Amino acid sequence: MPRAVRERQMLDAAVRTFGQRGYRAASMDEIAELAGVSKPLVYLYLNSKEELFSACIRREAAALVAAVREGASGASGERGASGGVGASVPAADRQLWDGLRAFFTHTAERPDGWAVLHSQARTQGEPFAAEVAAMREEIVSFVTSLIAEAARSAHGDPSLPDREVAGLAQALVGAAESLAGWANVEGTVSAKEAAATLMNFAWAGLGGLMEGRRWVPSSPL
Amino acid sequence: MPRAVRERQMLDAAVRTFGQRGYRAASMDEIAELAGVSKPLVYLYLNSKEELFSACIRREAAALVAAVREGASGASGERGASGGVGASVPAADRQLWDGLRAFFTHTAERPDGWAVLHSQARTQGEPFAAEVAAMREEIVSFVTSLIAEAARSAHGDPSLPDREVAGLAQALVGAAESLAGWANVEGTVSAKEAAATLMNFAWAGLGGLMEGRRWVPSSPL
Amino acid sequence: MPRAVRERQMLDAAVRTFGQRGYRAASMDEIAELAGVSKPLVYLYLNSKEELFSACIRREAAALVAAVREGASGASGERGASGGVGASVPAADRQLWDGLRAFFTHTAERPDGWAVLHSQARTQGEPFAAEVAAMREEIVSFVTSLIAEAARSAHGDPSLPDREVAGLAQALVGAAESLAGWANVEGTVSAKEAAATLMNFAWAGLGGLMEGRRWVPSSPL
Amino acid sequence: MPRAVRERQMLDAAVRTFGQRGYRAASMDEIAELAGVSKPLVYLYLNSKEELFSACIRREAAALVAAVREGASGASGERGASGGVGASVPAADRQLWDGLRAFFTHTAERPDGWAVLHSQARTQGEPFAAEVAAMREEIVSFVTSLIAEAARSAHGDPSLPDREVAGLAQALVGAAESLAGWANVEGTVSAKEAAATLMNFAWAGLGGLMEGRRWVPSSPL
DNA sequence: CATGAATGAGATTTCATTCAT
DNA sequence: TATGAATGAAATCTCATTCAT
Repeated sequence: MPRAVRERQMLDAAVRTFGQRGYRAASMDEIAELAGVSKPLVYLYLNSKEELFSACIRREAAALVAAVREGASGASGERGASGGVGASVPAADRQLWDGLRAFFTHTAERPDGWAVLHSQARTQGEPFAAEVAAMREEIVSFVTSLIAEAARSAHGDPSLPDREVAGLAQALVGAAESLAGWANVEGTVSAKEAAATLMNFAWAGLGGLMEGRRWVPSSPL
Repeated sequence: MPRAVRERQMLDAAVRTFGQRGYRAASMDEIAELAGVSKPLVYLYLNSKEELFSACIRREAAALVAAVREGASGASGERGASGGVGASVPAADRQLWDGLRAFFTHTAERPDGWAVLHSQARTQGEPFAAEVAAMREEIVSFVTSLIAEAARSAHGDPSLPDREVAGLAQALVGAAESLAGWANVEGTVSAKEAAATLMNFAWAGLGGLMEGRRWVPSSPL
Repeated sequence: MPRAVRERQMLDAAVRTFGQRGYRAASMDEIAELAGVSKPLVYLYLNSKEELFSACIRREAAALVAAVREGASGASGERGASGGVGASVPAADRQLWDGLRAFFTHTAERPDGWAVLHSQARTQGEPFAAEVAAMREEIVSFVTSLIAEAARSAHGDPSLPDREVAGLAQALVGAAESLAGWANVEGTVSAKEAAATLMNFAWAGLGGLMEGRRWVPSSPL
Repeated sequence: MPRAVRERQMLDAAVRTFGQRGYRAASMDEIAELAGVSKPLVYLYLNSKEELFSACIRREAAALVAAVREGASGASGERGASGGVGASVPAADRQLWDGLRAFFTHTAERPDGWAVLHSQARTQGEPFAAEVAAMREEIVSFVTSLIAEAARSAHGDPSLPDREVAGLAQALVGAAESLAGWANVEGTVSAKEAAATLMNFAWAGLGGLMEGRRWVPSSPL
């Protein structure tokens, strides 16, 4: 059996085990058995538990980012609120919507992969937390650009300050992460529902903010 | 040294260790040493690693809920957007604002306690996840009632459907959780800033939603 | 509370715990709690686990030997097979019968004490095995003398060789020990039944042996 | 080194350690060292202290039963008291005699194995006591059938009641167990002597009982 | 390429035992 | 006299990791 195939089997087994048991509680024995190979082979291909975990993180992070990007740039042809620009790239709001849907669909389809990224990697200290933080940053800045673009094209001229847009992106991504884990566990919320909820808030909030609807404490401090 | 004092020392050490290392990676040896006692004493007072972790969860959850409630009902005397009612309970928007500030302040002051609740307890399976889920539910329903109240008093009659309010509360809490961990790690965002960002979104989103600003995909599927 | 009373409470608790759990599995904590005193007091009175166990063995051994001797010399007034001699000491066969009954009654009444002697002390190596072996030796020689006496008076002149009598005593005691544990566990055999069974064998065997009924291999190895 | 060999080494070491120290006092460290392997290997092959102890009991019980059966059906060619039947199966009395000799020889050769069965397993509560009780039952019923057969063929027609035969078998086995431990400890009694003593009692008692020699207390109670 | 055999190090937990009061 | 507070030492068991083949 070619090396690439064996390696994928091992990563599949590792993602599943790490996702369900956690990094520390997962044992190399269990991973090897689930992969259907002997333990020394796992070490031959992936060197150590740490490197194996890192490989899982990288693979799952890449897959998630790819899914979101692919979803956002989907060739579905529909144009967003701003109307068609005549080109092949969808409008920003449509991209946001499709990206969110892709995100929830992907995390629902690969719950263990999502658990590895969101629950496990971030709680295991430095070698791992950094890798997933980088991926998160990539998504946040992607979302930031989409929101800025949507704001510009949908609500007329007076675009929002960068700081406000960045905050919205952070909150949106945070809420999405939170909803993803919740939806996977509960099983009651579909990917589409989750995406619709978030999109509504982003949209309503965006509109409100552009109209200057802000809350300030009636007395400072 | 009296038992109560020793017990608090142990819980302090345990929260710190669990928060930084994770449940599995934390060793009873390390906790005992950090507490300045011998390992058998930890077992004498707290029975097992599981019970010790549970005790940490309960203590930190109670402290967090107390901090938020206390913050929300603070006697700072200021009235919110609805105007002063002249009585002693603050307006709902003001409660929300103060509660958020209390939340971010508390989690910033006790990063390990927050890590125990948010990062560790939720990934260690059933005995623990349930305890923190209960606390979260308590906070979510509190926020839900505040939002409903704020919507009623701030924006005129046509109140939002319960479902929409519940969704906003979920998203708000989720975003707050996400921001809290982020702020603690990065250290660049103050509690007040984080609270302002979220409050603005909630407020702007609330207004937008009441005006019926929703996003619907221009073509289904 | 006077020291003697406290000490007896401790020994009661220790015998019960050692008898049910075994020497190693019994913990000083459990013994102290069962005795209703604090652990340091147990150490103050009885110094160590070893000494406590030794004290249990001594007390139970003395009680058992006393019970058997008292039973054998009972003032019940009946005379055995050899007829009354007109004095106050019962005939040997009657003593044997009463002693066996006393033995089974005593071990049934104090199962934990018997377990300490028979099951626990003998399996815990040298300091303890010797103490119970001494007691056993005392009983065996007592039984030996009774059998010799009974043989003399009941079956006419030609007394058995000492060696044969000693063997019978050993076998009788061994069978009695075996039956005692068995009766206590099963609960189906009364002390009187057990005594009757053994007495019958001893008696029938004694008679058979005096008539020269022995088994020899038809061809020596 | 192949697994089967290692496993036997471990069982040898375990039987020796359990037999000498007792179940609780024996440590896995000591067993592993005596077997010349590391502790994890013992766990890899035998899973736990409980299972290791069970394996010891099963092995030693099987060996003991096999030794007794083999001894009893030995092809030594000699016939017992009932005269030669001309066939290959020895007479019952001869089987009893040979079985007893085999029993004492075996227990003398494997004192630790016998200690595991007789002293240790029976005092360690249910998982273990049951296993050795089953073995004992097997031997008792074997002995019962031999005694019944011997009584029939050696002493004419009027066979003893089943109850009496069962009692004799119980007493014989109990006495044998008792003598075995005693002989092993003291070292003064040879297997042949022990077997002769018991066989004589069984034989003489059998004859006496068939002649109706029983002991009854001269006055009830 | 692949594995059966093996282990050093460290985890949780228990227990006999001792002070200071 | 009596105890609450505390611990050193050792138990069972697990796991990441490596050879020899």
